[in-house]
Amino acid sequence: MTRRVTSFDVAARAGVSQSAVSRVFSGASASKATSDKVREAADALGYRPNVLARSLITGRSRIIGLVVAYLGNPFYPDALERFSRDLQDEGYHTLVFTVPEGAGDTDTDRIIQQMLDHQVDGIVLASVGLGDALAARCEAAGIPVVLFNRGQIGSGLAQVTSANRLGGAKVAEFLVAGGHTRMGHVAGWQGSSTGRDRTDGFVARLAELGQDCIGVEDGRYDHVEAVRVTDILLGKGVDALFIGNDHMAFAVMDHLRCTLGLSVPNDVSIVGYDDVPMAAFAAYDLTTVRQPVGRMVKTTVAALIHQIEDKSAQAEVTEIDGPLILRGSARIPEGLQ
Amino acid sequence: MTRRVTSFDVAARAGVSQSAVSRVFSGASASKATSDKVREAADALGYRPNVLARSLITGRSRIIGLVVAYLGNPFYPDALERFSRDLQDEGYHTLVFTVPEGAGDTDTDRIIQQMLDHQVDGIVLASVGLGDALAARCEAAGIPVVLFNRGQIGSGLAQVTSANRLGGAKVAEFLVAGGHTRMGHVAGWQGSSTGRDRTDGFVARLAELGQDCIGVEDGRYDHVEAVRVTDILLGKGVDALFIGNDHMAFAVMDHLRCTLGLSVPNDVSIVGYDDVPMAAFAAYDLTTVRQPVGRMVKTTVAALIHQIEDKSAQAEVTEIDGPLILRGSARIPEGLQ
DNA sequence: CGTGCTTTTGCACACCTATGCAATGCCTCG
DNA sequence: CGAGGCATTGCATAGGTGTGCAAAAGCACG
Repeated sequence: MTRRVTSFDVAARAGVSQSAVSRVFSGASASKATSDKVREAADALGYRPNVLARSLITGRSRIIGLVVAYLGNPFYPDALERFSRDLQDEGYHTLVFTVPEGAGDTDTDRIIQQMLDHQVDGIVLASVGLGDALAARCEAAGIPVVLFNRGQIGSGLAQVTSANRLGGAKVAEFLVAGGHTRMGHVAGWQGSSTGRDRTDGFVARLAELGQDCIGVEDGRYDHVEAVRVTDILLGKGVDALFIGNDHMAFAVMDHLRCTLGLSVPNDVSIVGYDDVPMAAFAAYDLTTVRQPVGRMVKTTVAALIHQIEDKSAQAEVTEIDGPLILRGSARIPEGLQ
Repeated sequence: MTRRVTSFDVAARAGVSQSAVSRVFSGASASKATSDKVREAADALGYRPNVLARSLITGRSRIIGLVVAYLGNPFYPDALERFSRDLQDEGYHTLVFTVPEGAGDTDTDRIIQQMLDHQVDGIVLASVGLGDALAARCEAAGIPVVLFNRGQIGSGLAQVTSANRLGGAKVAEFLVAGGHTRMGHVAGWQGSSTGRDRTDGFVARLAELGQDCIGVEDGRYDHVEAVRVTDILLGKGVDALFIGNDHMAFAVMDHLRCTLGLSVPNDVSIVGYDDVPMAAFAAYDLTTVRQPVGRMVKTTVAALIHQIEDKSAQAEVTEIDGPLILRGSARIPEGLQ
């Protein structure tokens, strides 16, 4: 294993100073002549600038920390893939951290600490909250943070979500239009803004339309829990279920059809939230509110980079609207067909 | 934004030299007395060692590069999550790169180059090949590479896969025992060792059992393609299909049941490969060969760290056996029930 | 108390690049 | 031809840590 080739080596070979080499590779001004000489020498020696040294001195690592909770819900792998790609396109790289399932703020804080250690230029928190202490710490370190698919009011952090309240409302309108009268709701985790907003939007719009929600149960974004509370709602005689995300909806549909022998949508209409790729699979054919992942990710990346380049920038709060995708898991109102 | 607190600041406050601080934090020998003084001062000032500077001088970044092809197949998010967690446990971090769908060696090479720039301590390539030139370059740079779920004979690279040939053979035995006589195979991409090995094992074992494989078609790990070639095989009158991975199997099952109105397993038995979490969903209830992700990941991490710590270590080639998981998508031989 | 040994500590330098500053070269215009 | 302006270049230093080396300190023992 031979020693790395440094900018000095290149400089020596090209007959210029080390600073000249540095300038050529960092895009600063340099005459055509030296630029050519340097590049030629660099190619000959196989020189590549040392990113670590560069980061050390500039204080910018061109690395983004991405914290993601759990990838079992296919919404997140999709987002992760797009983050990685979009950031690569912007010349950034992605340092991924997973926070264990039932992790508290302590774990998250430890992870953020490690990110600070690595001098990441920015942080994306996907479906993860952030303790106030850490938020303050990032602020102090001048590291931008954007929450993805999770809000945190009063935190002063930038955030990108879909229009969750509106989405919930759309489902309410759709089910009422479909002639349903006994709606139930397997909610997304009520500890998350996302879950609460969808629930609020759904229940509020139902009320406006003069309908009652027979029952709301927290499914906690969990397969087993979702099935458990579905049984409770079935006991109340629901004829339609709005489910807090697609991932739970799949479990519920399996339970209804395969365990209980019920028909979807004839016995019960099911509407989900997310429109993960699997929702389009024929086995589920799930009617659901689309979260436009692509646009959400692009917006998040843009917001982050904006903050990185202009530290004084305001923390933006963005909601992105997504359509209700009509498929076969819920009765479709006449005239919409 | 205040200046970072450095080891000099801590040293000054603790009344020792900077080297003492360095030694305390890098675990080298230091007396109890100074160690205490240093830690106290560090806590008071909120000091954290600068990872970049440390990496610059030690040449070890404690970062692992993970290249992953596409996360649409749920096998990979699962693996990714485990990699991240296991590496975190070992004190490493994960820099994720995604290589675009139809990317050639050029793209992969560019990505690896970026990893080298970041001085990663090791590289995991999940379902991604590696050009010979780059392999040589990693070798030269002394950076260990492990292939995950992909073999590359003659590359001299370490690799971890499941026992794909054996797995294919197990499926052959199972289908024959189930009384099937007209077996077809929607193969995994024949450009990958994984796909070829499964196919070879399946076909060879069938032959040993005196059975013929009616047809083999390359599904290229792609939903659409898998469905297309399924139709071809159906035209030949198959009564059982071994499908190169679960992801394709889902698409095929949807096609058979929802589009063609066939019954699985009554009309056609379906067996997949991977045992992704979704395979256990009641809607599919897929009989499949399990790839023990957990053990595969742990083995990969262990092999990588082993090579990092002992550069002269041999590149190990590991195959991990996984059981055939019996579910409802394929006729179960009598006596096995 | 002196000697030999081990542990601890400080000094100085290395790691590799970016950048402020001053000097040099070049070009233009009067 | 000379002066002034601008682009370019080299020098030297900073960025924060780890580590070899030698000096110092601690320790045990005769």
